[in-house]
Amino acid sequence: MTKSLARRTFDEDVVLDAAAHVFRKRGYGAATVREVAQAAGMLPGSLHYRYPSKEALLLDLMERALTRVLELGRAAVEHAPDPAERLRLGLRAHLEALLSGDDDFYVLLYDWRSLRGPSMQAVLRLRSRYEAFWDDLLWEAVRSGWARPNLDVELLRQFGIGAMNWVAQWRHESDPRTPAEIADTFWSYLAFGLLAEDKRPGKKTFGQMAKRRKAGPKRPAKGGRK
Amino acid sequence: MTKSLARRTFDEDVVLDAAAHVFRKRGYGAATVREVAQAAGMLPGSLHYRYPSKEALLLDLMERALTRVLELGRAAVEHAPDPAERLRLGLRAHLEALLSGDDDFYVLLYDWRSLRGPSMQAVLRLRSRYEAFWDDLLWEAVRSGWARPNLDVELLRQFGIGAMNWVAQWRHESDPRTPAEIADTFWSYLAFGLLAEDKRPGKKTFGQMAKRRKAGPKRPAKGGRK
DNA sequence: AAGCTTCTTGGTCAAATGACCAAGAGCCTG
DNA sequence: CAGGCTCTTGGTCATTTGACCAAGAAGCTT
Repeated sequence: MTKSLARRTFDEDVVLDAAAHVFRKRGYGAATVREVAQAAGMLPGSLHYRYPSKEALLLDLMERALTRVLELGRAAVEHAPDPAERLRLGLRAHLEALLSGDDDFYVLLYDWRSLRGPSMQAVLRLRSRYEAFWDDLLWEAVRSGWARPNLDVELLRQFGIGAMNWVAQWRHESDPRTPAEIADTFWSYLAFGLLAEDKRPGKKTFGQMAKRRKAGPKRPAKGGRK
Repeated sequence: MTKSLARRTFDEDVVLDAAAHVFRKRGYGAATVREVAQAAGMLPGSLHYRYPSKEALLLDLMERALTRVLELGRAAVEHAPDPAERLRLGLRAHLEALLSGDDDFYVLLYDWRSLRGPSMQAVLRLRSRYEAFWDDLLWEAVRSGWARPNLDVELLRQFGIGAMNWVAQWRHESDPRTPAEIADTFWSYLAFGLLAEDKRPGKKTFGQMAKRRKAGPKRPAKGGRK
């Protein structure tokens, strides 16, 4: 992506893997190109030959990550016709990618903000492709009648993606829950909610239930600043 | 916290506000102490007098952020007896803090990993206090019978906190949804789930439902909202 | 106003960093 | 096997960075 050499013989992935590892461990801002070069088993000069700048490295890395997660999501969902099942498989694919040990996704989560200008735009374009993938899944679920019709799909998509991405923050290698188990549990929270069976509303719409409580005392942020 | 001078006369918050702003805009790793000093309206030497290192600055910042969000959460929930309502108010408080424009919380979200050793430990201790606050709210909801008894509270807490924190990533200043509205919608997703009313399970436990999905009887969906 | 503490000034310093390059080695193709 | 690629070597270079400090200003207490 960065260079358009007629024919490149080196393995791009080795370098990107090394970069992903270093960026994840140290953070993009604190990482140095020298560290990346060393992790890739080459001298800084060689790395510079491949990537003219640190940011070019980050850009390629993020494009790889976004392309991958989208591919994995599509593949996971491909052969399931049922919208609810597709949703569940999508959650699984996302979490399995995120927790697979692939450093790319961590870097994507933490350091995408470090890109500037056109690089940022390119990543945002890819990101919205992934978001569209999820919106499609959710609309399917609504249209099929499985999900309530009165959902704010965009908000719901962010809700779910946020919950999933956060798993990268708290799950340790030693956690007994597998990614698939977490995904399935999340799916059940999303599908059924927390409410006990005997507390489910009858005819009342959910929307009213959510809104009808009067606003509590609105407390402005405390601890005056600025 | 960092220094234990007998009596300090300067306003700690001015410096931390400046640091928060710079760290948020540039990322902790890429930010420099010089930038922070300038934003605080002082020379680098003066900043060094107050904070011996960049990391000490970050530590104080994170302790302030965590202390604040916990205070805000407790205050929001304080006078509501109903567990469901307490949950909703807790969500509101969290999102209102996060989206209030206070830079602290962004820095907390993105850069807590940059701390090392004892500083990291101190932040983790505070973080688990905040997590315990949420676990209490959730357990109340379960014990009161409002929520299903077969919930993995820890997983659920991470689920919700993740969804909320992600809002910081996507919401722009111009977004018409207020933090409180987002919180209420999230609450309704959490409480009721996505499932259409006529697809709700009968007597079966949700746990079983989560594992054995099948399409229910097809009837037109009822309620709509808005 | 003396005396003490708090904080600022205006620097220094060694180390690190991102970018860069001339020369050469290695390898494929014709 | 010669020519032309691709890639590596082993550096350089101007800046930037975090940390530090001696000396003095400012403010509070008595």
